[in-house]
Amino acid sequence: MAALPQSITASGDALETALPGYLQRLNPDQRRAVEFGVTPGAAGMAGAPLLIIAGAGSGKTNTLAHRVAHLVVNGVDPRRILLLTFSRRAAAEMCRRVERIAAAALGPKASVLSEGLTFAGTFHAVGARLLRDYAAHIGLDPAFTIHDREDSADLMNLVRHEMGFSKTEKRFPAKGTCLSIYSRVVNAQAPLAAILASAFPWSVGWEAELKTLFAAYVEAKQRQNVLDYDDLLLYWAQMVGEPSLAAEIGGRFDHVLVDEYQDTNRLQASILLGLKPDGRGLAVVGDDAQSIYSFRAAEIRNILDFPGHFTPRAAVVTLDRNYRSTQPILAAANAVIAEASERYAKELWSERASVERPQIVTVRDEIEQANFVASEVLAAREAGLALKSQAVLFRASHHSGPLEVELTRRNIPFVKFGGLKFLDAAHVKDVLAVLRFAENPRDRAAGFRVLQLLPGIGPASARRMVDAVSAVGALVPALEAQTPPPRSGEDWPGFLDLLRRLGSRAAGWPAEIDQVREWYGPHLERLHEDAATRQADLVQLAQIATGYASRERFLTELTLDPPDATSGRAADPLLDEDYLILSTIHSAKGQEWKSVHVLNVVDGCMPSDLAVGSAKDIEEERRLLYVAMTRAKDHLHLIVPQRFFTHGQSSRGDRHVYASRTRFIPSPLLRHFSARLWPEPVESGSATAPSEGPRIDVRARLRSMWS
DNA sequence: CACATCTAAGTTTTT
DNA sequence: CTTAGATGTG
Repeated sequence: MAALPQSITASGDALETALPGYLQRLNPDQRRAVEFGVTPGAAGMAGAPLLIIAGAGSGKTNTLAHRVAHLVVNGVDPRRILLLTFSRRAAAEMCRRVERIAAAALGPKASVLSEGLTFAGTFHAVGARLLRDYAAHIGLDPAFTIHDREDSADLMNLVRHEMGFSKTEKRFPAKGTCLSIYSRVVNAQAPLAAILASAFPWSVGWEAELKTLFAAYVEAKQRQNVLDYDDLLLYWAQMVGEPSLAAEIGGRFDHVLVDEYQDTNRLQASILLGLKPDGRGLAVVGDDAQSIYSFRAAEIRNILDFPGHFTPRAAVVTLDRNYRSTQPILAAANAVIAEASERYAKELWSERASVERPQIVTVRDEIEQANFVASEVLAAREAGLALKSQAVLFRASHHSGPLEVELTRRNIPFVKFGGLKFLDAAHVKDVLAVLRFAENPRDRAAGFRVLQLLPGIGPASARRMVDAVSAVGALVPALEAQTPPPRSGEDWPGFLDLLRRLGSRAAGWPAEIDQVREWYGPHLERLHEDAATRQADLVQLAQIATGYASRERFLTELTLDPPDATSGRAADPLLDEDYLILSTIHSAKGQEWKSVHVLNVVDGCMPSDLAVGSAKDIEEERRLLYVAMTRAKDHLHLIVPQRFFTHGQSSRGDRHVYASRTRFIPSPLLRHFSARLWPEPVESGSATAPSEGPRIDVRARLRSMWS
């Protein structure tokens, strides 16, 4: 018996020295996750399914990247690896790391990687690619264009009007709500009635009407040869629901790896099962404690039930060593998530000792909150912490409003992630719509928008014209046959000329976008007062366009992976410039900073009072706070403003409500935090000048006596 | 039929 | 505070 441990040690040591360097840097659990099911020298022989439960900061991305690199080093063709990530940013980061690790291991041979991971991206982006490849097999025109959420809502609205639902006696759900309901039904793969009852109780009475509306919406999309986000998954799922196609497509990939599996929905799970019915070669990574996308029909049961889907069951590896945060930050985060009802039990641990507990900072209101954060961020920078290693996180995009004002006032550069996108701006959508209309003349939403840019053309004329285009099937000939309304007289020939040039593709890409900008310039001047700033956005759009190979790819990929940051700086972003990160908690997923400030840690914001419908909703809000807290490496501040000014009053009004600390940190948990009041109270008698304590707006109070 | 002006509603998180 | 719908005018 004594020989046994010794022999293990001996062979272990022998293995250790034989191991490539990149495996030596991993801890035992990570290495198990990397090596599981990989037989050296047997490329293409995929092993049993694997679930990696990777806690926050446990080196998840690194482990996944090592697994991919390990596969490649062992002879797997990178083009036969399918890597599904949550965002394109995550995919790009993964490719970068894989390349680095593999290059170190393979040396000059790493050039096999130059073609790299050709199938790495979001479910939606990969779906779009496969659909263009297999369009012929499933009766789809490969020239389809993709509608983003707003386009989809517009189309839904058009159908809603045509069916007379905008004139019902009782209010019919608005276009956005209709689309949300539809999307939810598709992604959750559940009956309409069930979705209405669970998520849209105020619309239950409209079930029959919604059903006919959705049927008409689907027909409209098909006539126009457009796909919405959900279609990319839906068509893909249908495709792999057909055994012969499933075998062909699944056979293209030896390994399928999925990141952030806790945020996939049932439709995505069905795609995976279609691709790899027996689970061989399938490896998914996630953390049930960080599931925060149920509004997108993410199904936490996907990850909880994953092992049982297969016989034999999938192997499970748990990574619970945290390399990111100090022990006190982790203790506080653990305490918050420990109150959750159901999860894979794991307690993260860290060796990073510190005496600094996370702070709960009480401030008077949102204005003081902005002041506090700005002061604190500057102080930290003076102490040697670059702005880029600090972040401010919040539940809803607009929570950062007052802070953005304060940062601008103090000349602190920042970049904001989440919330309103560059692409949502009207002028950007206009330019994109012109390109989309040229690409796919049947895309009515695009045509409808473009035509109304011309003076004298409103909804009625635009509809008549897109109808004509659909009937004729060709853009320019159909429009040439139209008599333009008198007032559009001067602009009409120029418009047709532009479409002709775009149709001929003579200028090539990206010159075409300049042609559109040139044509659009005068219209921009006419339609918007702040034409100059909007023009600057279009210059940026043209800049972005140079990064894409063709018009089709530009339109597709921009819709699927929109640039997700808006800049708070006037000048062009320079890569080496230092700036503070502002981000919604959702967009902060997977990232880390040395110092993190979380805004509005009060009931009503966290949990959001729009999300306290069910116990499930509240559990998700708890996980949201957990995600925010676990982004911090060294310093964590949770800020609690005591009162909020209500909206809908003049800027100097005094109407406000009082807020209290979030319910997710009840009193027993306070021992994990240090309490702080800001501004710090001034000791009485120590100051002769008026103190900096709370200021009151006497004039506002006097006014409010009469309002 | 297009367009200006007014009024009344809704307001999270994202591919 | 923003946007969708209603109403009125050219």
